[in-house]
Amino acid sequence: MQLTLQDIGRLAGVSRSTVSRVINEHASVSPDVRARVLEVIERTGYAPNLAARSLVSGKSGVIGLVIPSRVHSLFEDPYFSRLIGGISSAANESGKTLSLFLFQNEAEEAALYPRVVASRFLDGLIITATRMADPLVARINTDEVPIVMVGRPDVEGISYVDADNRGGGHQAATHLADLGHQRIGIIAAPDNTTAGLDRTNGFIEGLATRGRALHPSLRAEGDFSAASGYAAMQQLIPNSPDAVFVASDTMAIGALRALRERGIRVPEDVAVMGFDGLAPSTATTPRLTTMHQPVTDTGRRAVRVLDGLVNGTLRSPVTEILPVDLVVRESCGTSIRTTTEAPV
Amino acid sequence: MQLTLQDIGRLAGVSRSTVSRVINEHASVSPDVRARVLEVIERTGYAPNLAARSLVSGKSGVIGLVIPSRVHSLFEDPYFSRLIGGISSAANESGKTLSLFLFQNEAEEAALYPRVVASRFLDGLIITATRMADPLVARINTDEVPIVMVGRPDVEGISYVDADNRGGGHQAATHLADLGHQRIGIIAAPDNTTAGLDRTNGFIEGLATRGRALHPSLRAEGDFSAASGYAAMQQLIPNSPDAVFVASDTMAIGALRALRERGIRVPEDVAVMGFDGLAPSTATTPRLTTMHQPVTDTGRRAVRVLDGLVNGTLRSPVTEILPVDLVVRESCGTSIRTTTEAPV
DNA sequence: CACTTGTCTGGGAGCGCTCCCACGCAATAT
DNA sequence: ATATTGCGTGGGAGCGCTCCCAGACAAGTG
Repeated sequence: MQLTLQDIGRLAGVSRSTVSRVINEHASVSPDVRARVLEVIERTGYAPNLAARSLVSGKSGVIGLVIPSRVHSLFEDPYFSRLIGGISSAANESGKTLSLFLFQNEAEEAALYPRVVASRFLDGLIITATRMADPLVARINTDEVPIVMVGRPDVEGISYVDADNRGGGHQAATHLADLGHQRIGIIAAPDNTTAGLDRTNGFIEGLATRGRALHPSLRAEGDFSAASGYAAMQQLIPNSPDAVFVASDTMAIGALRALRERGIRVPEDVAVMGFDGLAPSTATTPRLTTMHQPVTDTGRRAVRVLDGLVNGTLRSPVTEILPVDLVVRESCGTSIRTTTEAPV
Repeated sequence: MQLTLQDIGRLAGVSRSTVSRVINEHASVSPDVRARVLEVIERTGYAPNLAARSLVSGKSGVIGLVIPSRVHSLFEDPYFSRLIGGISSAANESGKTLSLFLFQNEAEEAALYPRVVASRFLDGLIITATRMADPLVARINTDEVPIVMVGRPDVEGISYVDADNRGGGHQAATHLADLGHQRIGIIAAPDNTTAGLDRTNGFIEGLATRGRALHPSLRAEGDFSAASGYAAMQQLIPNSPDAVFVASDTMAIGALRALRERGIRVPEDVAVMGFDGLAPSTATTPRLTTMHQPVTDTGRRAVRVLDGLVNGTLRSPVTEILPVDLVVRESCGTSIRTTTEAPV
């Protein structure tokens, strides 16, 4: 049996309005009445019906996390687990409920709009970055639902939270160059993702500050998966790099495997550097030197920004770029030490 | 601007009741009126307000997935990613919305009940198995919200979907024994999880069918993490097993690392067998022979059972045990081949 | 003493929907 | 011809809540 405000009021000898005032802390309730009402609520375990509340208030207290179909790496990359963790914990803190929308195909994606956006089920949406020119983003953005993207979108006017991918690529390049490596290559992430693009561009810029250019034969591309990193490294090996910046740890794991299978030693023969700095980067042999990005915090910030957008304290577009930092381990042959071991 | 039934009715020249009948397919609407209404809905992109609908129907169309605080392995084990994937896809198919509840501590857990259960926000709950005698389960079960657990709970009367952990342990044992191994050990999963318990018991039973017993010195325990598998294998090495069944692939990855560091060859010196059969088991060197469990399907089934419980076609408790199967790769020294390569 | 001011409380209205009942009208039975 | 059935439709009621307005009463003011 579902209790109502009316019931609580009856039990406490007041009207439903007064109970509502107590629950919503609208002051102007005398202390003794308030205490009596709270006692009844406590005793009965009453909780307001959310549907009724959101029907009148127009707010549901639910935020949606959308992970579009293109993100096939979900099941391989710990990035998403961390991101979800961060978002979830921030949502808990601010009393929001998190709804998860994972899409396997475009049809499911298309159904999102009527089902949860137009129906006012969601107060706001967090969308993980996807390939550029995603139709999903274009479709949703036109409406009045607040949106925050995780990862820089390729269009203007949308709020987003992102790691400093460009700065990270830059730092990776200078680290490898300053270690004395000569033939520095890259296994890039896809050019049709802003993260991939930014890391690559940052890397090229970083090399430039050391008077180097990226030789085309030392550039390969993967799709964030370990298998693609493996293949990309195989492609690079004949061109004998002495250091390779891999744009994600997961790909770096594949790359290390390719090197190991050819009997090429890391870091003695080739230095390998990753990007992400999550748990798997510590489980390789040798452990990966990598650019650590604060994924959990990215998720938390996204919730915070979205909250601000929803309640009107923030005005879109909001942009937040979180710093990444160099974590030196053994895969590059450490001769300098920039930071002590960072948390995973 | 939010459109209402009234608006659609006005545009189509009918009453809100008729529009409602069209939307809910309550028949007894003349074909031409139905067509006119559908045309207006299509043109305006109208979608019914979910809050209003669930206020009157008492159903929200939202199911919750609860992953309790104890599950620290969330961010390391791909099990949860797959599970979420399966649940999400089944939820999409049946038009349900999935809400995710990840808890970092008991306080957040305790807040679940009033916020989403008592408030009628959820139609039902899927709870991932946790340690035995979990207070969360005890607290929630008393109420009328339908619940399905993923993984066998340690109490009776709760519906659940689980993999055949016991059968899998059994099969692992006979596989290793039939390969001719003599000193067969185990790195068990925690005894206070039913999955761990069932795998261990099945393993011991399997050994028994081959006239073997598990020697206590060849038994170690981990907590599902790679680090714990690493430590457990270090503990086992002095007792020179010639085969070890590791109760999860993630732990097996740690175990392999421990062996590699000691220069112990797999499978020549020690056979290693895992459990789970997800992606990481194919990325090791050598690739893991393992018991594959259908995680995605487990999630899908859980949704299906929950749906049945919610709409009354099923009566609690429902139990479903999904088969696991042996995937032979290189980590045990293959001399028999039970099944061809299984999907990850 | 009437009058204003302020605090606290109760009840009406309405959020958008579904359900139910009643009504109009055509088709069939008496 | 009137009485009965039936289908298709419109409108009232109400889900549980919040907001707003008005009333009750106590306290302060002239």
